[in-house]
Amino acid sequence: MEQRRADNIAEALEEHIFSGSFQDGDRLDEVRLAEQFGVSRTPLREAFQRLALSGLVELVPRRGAFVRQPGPIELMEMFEVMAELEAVCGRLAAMRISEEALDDLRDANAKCQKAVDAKDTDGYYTENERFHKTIYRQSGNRFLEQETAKLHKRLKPFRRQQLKFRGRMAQSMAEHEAIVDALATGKPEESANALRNHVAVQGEKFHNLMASLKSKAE
Amino acid sequence: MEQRRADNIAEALEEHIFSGSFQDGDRLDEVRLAEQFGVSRTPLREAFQRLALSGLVELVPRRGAFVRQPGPIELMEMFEVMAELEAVCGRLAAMRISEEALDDLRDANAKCQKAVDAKDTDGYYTENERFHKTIYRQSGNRFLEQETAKLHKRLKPFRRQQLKFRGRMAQSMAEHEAIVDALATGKPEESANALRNHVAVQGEKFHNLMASLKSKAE
DNA sequence: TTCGAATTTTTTGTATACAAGAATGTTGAC
DNA sequence: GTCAACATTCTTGTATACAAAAAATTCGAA
Repeated sequence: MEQRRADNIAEALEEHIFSGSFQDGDRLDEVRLAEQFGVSRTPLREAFQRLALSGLVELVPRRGAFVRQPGPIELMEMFEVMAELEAVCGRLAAMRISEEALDDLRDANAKCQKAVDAKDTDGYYTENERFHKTIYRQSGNRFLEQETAKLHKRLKPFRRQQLKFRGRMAQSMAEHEAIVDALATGKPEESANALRNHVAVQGEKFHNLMASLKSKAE
Repeated sequence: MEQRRADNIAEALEEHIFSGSFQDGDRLDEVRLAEQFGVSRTPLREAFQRLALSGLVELVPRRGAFVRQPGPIELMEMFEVMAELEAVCGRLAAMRISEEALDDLRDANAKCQKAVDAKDTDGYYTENERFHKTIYRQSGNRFLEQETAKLHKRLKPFRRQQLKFRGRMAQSMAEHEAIVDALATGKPEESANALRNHVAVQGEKFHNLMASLKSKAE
């Protein structure tokens, strides 16, 4: 891993943090990382500033940068906000969605179903993401779309864990159908509720998430 | 304005952008600003990274940093998201709020009323902020609280404009009362709707906001 | 004049140098 | 052996130096 530009460094570090290469509390050694990336400390420090604002690292003055992995509580909070943001997207989209977008959703669902049948987790994941991002876009609010996508991205590593649990893909599919129905018939509150429940981490999903957290820590 | 630390520079620049000292599209000259702040380019560039992520500045590679003031459309989108986030806070708070917090809200409202009577815009503003931040906190979700407060801060300069319009403070007060009622009686949907309508920019408020935008541009 | 190529000047991006604070290790007193 | 004061080493924060890209300017041809 050498000779990267400053623009990419933040992204590369983000990847490392997401992938779990860095544990919570780890100090990001400027000189060591500079060597690894084949750059000087300057672009690294600029990357730290970005990561600090997005909450992935904590910048302690005169001490350095420390990675901050969300704990169980913060994670639950983030998922709750995710569910609410998706609900908002759905409520707005129910009033603003286009016919083309509805077709996109149906297409994504069809491909999701194929992936489920083929037990293709990656394929399911890709189409699932397209499904959700289409709804963000159809909220008709670019700012909301971006903010929702930002949190979606941040929760990605944890959501991926979720999909591996047995039966989750099939259940998720059924929920997708209900969401499309609510959107197609222009029912704001129904769309919002369907999306909120789809994304919310409750009951069994809660236990699965906690279990995956523990296995990560080991 | 001299001898500031890097930590403060981002904040100082933010202030300048919020206050309207910088127009949309203005280039932030590294050497000129470095002189003004009495520092070298290095800490300034670190500050730029932070501002870029929060959307206040656009970083064009090999070109520099340009301030990005939200246009009318983006502003409307941000207010729509603000209304929805406050609604979410309200819905959750209705289920989770404490008696002490309810008293805080009533206290803030009382002081708001005094400020209205005294035509004390600043005083009103302070207590209004306390009112809203109490609700964010009572959502029981720290992550939601922080995200909502972040957007609240970003919209501050535009909201302040709003309050100057005649009759707005009195109407706002009445809405606050309704919000407290809904929260006190533990009605999630009613609280959410009351807060959404309170924050949403519609009808007359829309025209006022647009008018204040025009006067700023002059 | 007007346009365009070549040259100069700015400005950004990165490396390096250096000062000051934090961490670490050592020594000596008890 | 333990603890504290001092010295040393590391690390961060900032300034400066330098290379490369972009912008501005000059100059000559049509």
